[in-house]
Amino acid sequence: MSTINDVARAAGVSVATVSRALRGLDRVSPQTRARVVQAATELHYVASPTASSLASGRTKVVAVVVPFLARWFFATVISGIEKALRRHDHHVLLIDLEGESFGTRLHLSHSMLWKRVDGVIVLATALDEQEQALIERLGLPVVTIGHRIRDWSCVRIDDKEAMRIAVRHVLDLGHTDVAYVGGVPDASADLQTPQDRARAFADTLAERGLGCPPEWVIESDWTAVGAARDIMAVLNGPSRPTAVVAASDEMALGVMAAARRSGLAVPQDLSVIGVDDHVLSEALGLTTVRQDVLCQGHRAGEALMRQLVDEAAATVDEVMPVQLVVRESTAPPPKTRGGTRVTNT
Amino acid sequence: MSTINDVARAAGVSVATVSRALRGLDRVSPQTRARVVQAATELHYVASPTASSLASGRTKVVAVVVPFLARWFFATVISGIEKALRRHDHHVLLIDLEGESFGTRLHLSHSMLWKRVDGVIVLATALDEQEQALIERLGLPVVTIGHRIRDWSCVRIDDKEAMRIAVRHVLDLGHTDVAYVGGVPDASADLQTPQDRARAFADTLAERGLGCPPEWVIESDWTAVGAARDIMAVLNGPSRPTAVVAASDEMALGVMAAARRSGLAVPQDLSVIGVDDHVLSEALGLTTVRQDVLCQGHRAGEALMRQLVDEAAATVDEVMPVQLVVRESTAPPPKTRGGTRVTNT
DNA sequence: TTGAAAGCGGTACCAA
DNA sequence: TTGGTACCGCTTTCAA
Repeated sequence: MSTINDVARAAGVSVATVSRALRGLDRVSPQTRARVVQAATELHYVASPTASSLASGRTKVVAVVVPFLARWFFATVISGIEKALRRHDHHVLLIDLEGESFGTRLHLSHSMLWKRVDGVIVLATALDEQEQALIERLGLPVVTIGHRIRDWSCVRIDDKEAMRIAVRHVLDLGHTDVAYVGGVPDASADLQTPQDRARAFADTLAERGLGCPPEWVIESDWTAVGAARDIMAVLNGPSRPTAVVAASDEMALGVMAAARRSGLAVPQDLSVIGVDDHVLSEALGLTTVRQDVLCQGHRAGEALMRQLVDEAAATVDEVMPVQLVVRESTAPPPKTRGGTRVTNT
Repeated sequence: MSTINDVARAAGVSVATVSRALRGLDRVSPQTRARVVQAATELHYVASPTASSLASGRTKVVAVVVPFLARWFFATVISGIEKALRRHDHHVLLIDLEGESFGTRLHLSHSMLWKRVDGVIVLATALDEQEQALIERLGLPVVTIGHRIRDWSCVRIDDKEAMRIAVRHVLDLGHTDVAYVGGVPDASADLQTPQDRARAFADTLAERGLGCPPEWVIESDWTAVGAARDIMAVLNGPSRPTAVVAASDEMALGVMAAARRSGLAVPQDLSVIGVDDHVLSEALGLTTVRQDVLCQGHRAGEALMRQLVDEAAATVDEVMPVQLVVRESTAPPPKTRGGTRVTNT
């Protein structure tokens, strides 16, 4: 593979000129540029990214930090980020903080970022003081998604608003006995999304003079299996809700499945609503509050690029809209309070 | 931030010695190494990856090429890869080939890889001749996942075997009228997984002297919504199958939902089985043939690292086991052929 | 065991 | 508009 020297020789100019010509800088005559470009093309020249990084101090790589990757939300956001960055000729370096064993999380370290990336995008993760200080010290521009940290740029939805919409939907249908899945587990005590959604659930009920017994507010690991397992006791309890609001679609789908297993028809006996609009929600007929996840990734990518180009670019706090999508999992409560228990297995 | 020079000065040795000491090479006296390590620690020294890459020619970065990211299978594989690589102090550079508009795909290019990565992992993508030649020319070690290319290393499952297991399961339950979702669409004509699974479906039926009318073999875009849409005609047709085999769990979940919409109970009126064991399959009670996706990522990462360390390392073709997981979506066919149409909406 | 010095392949400043 | 050249920070012979 050829180097800048080969191109310079072939074009009969200096390496400095080749560098300028190829990067589209001015102060290069059209003729010269043409000669250089042609020589470069013929030699299949591609500048070594490591060499230019070393010389220029910019890597054209952005670290995307995720708590874990194999979740629809994260994968989708990253996809959006990737597409935004590639427009600006930048790349995604993945930093998955999920530890080897469940529940553990790696610490963001100096060596993961130092001289390796030009900026950082943090997905729905609460960084501790040390990690925040690290990024600050490294002088890296940051954009967070779904979770505000310091005064860094952030792209997100209004979680409270989203939950309010979900709760109001079931209340408007006439439900008064509403359970909640997605209470804040210890592991997420520092995350805004679980907190905000749980809080908004309670507040919105209160707003209408309703309440929810504590045993109907269920903590969850935010997975479908977990939610299905945990909601069972409530569904089979002596008195049960006529609607369940889940803090995410994945949990909502778990609840739907659990309901069917308990012989409850959705939405006749039990209404279920989620938040997110997961890929599978449409097919499975789940009513939900949609957020455009791909777009959030896009926006975050663009925001970071702006900060990269212009040191002084203002940090942003973009709040993306959400929208109720009514499908087949919600309906007015059954006439007979508590619903009719049917057996279909 | 300090450089190797600062450390050398602080430790009172040359930069060469610092380099050796810190990388754990031999020919450094224990005392010297200790002094260097201490100096480095005190200065919070971390070697510049770009500088060492330029000097050594190795980047410690691996390109992971995916057709698109926001799909459970891909995200999960990548998660496995990431964990394997990070053990060896290597990183994942994401290369998402999904184009801006649906159905288009970016071309893997020189500039994406050249001097940027030490190796490549290709996920379930058929690279064209040019792309293959490019990788070969660059001399990069490769591991593919789920799709064999040339004689490159590959980690995969036996797709035919997986499908055979799925089909046999429904046949063993007594079904004879079986439809298939996941016929090979044009866009995937060059992918082995859709082909192999479709082929094995037909072969396994034939093996038992059974057949499947062409209108029961449904092409699909491999999404849940798509499958739900496309299966409708079959479910509402004059004669309908008692079981549907889907080439993936995502499609199978779509079929389950479509069945319910058509007033068919699963599994009483219709059995549904998929392949993959998607995260949501357990919660939703889908019978499936499980593959361990995370592990495949892991293995691929390890295989690549081996080839990276040892140029002469043998290429591998690891075929991972699959396993039938019977849940609640399959049962013997209804007594009355064609099933009883019930209305529950 | 240690050090000196020549790269690695560009970028960017200063002269010309 | 161009060229010369000093770095960028580390690795890696080759000598000492």
